[in-house]
Amino acid sequence: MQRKSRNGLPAYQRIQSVIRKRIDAGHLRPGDVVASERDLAKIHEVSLMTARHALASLEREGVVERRRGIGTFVAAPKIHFNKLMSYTEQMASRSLTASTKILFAKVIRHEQEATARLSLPPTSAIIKLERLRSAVDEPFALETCYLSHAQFPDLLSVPLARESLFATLERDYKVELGYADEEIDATAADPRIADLLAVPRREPLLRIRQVIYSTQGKAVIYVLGFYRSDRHNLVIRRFR
Amino acid sequence: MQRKSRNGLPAYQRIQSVIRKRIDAGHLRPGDVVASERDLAKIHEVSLMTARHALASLEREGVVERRRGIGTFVAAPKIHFNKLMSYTEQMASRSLTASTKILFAKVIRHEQEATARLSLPPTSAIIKLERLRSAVDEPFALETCYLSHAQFPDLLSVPLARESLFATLERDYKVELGYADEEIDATAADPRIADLLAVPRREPLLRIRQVIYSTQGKAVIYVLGFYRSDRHNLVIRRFR
DNA sequence: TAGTGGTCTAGACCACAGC
DNA sequence: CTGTGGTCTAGACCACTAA
Repeated sequence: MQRKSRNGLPAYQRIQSVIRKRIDAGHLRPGDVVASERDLAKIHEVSLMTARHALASLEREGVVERRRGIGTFVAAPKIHFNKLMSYTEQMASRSLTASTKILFAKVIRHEQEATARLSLPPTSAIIKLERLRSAVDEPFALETCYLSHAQFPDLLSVPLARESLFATLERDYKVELGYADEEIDATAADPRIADLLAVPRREPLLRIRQVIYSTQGKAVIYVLGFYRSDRHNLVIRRFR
Repeated sequence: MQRKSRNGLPAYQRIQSVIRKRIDAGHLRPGDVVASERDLAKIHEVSLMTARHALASLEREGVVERRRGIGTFVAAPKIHFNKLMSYTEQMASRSLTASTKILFAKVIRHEQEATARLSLPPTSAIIKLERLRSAVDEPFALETCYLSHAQFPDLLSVPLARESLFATLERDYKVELGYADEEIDATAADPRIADLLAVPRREPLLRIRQVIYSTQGKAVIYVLGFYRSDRHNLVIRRFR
């Protein structure tokens, strides 16, 4: 009695998708009331728990706010809190024109930090991909990705200046990305990075070390990124 | 049939608490298998959905990892991801000796940014509390908190150098803290901050603007913090 | 009082992993 | 095959909020 889905999507995700589309289309604006759990259950012909699951999960993303005894409302900001997104997806969600320049793309060995972060043997062959990210013709971030060459043997033949790395992995290699752990600190631009990002030397930059895991909990990508503080705003939400 | 709890705690939180205590006590170590949903349901005499809720929520905190078809495992210790904690609580969780020096504590007006972030009228009376945080006798962070004076009239008579601000609000003012939105960027230490934090001028620092909300969604505290990058490691987790 | 979200039941079928 | 987590049902009672 639960096989109503034309596609393979779970019911709660279909409900989320409908709500998200209404918000994107402007039919639901920040502060507006979203249909209650009971209404959603009736409308989508699902049980209360399923409608509830859809709303609870949207709340953790910061899309809606729920208040006991009152209702569920569209949240104010447009940022997707704590949401793992590729550079391509981030730019798309802000409607910015983005571009990428590949500075380095080779298979190398003896990358101690990368192999350690990816839980690989120290001498494993590693794909190193260094990309300069720009938005609106201004350099924005320098990101260096490391992946296992054994896991993605033909990755470097993909036109990664145009193709999204996330999309390639998910489409061509059937990798399901699950979550990412990030370490964030501040550092000063060294001469090379200052030059690439068009900022003065010693300029404060955000440095993010990101390990991206598959849904099976396996480390897939290690990304070391340097971000211009004046162009990048990292927004997160913490819960008590 | 659901009123088994001796105390008022929901069943799923009791289950979480039991698991957390086993991990803290060392009976469960990273990588160990946690009892399955079905086992937990039997042990605690709850339904499957309740046991499941307990585990799913622990996973979002990074306490456990769940793998379909395999089981639930204790996660590597790391940090409490995306968990809203006071400075006092953070230090305690790392077993560090912490200290706080109050640099400024007065009621003021015309704090434009603070009133805006707290959604208060621009000329509201605001409690401004500037504190230098240290650990192991080294300055660590400079945090400035802003709160509504109307909401917390007697806050400044509390010995905040010893008492935790979070604890005071939750105990004395019955405020339930719910979540916090944070904006993070990098900035250079100005002369005063450099002096206070004992770093060179222009040193890169992490700057965090944090708005803490109650469970009812009302902005309660605005915190502007500067953190020494070499002493502070911000760790977050993103989900896809 | 009526409506909302928060918790919970006692099951069910599915997809997946390991043997 | 068994056991796991992932999704789902068709309800229930509670605490809370507002009219």
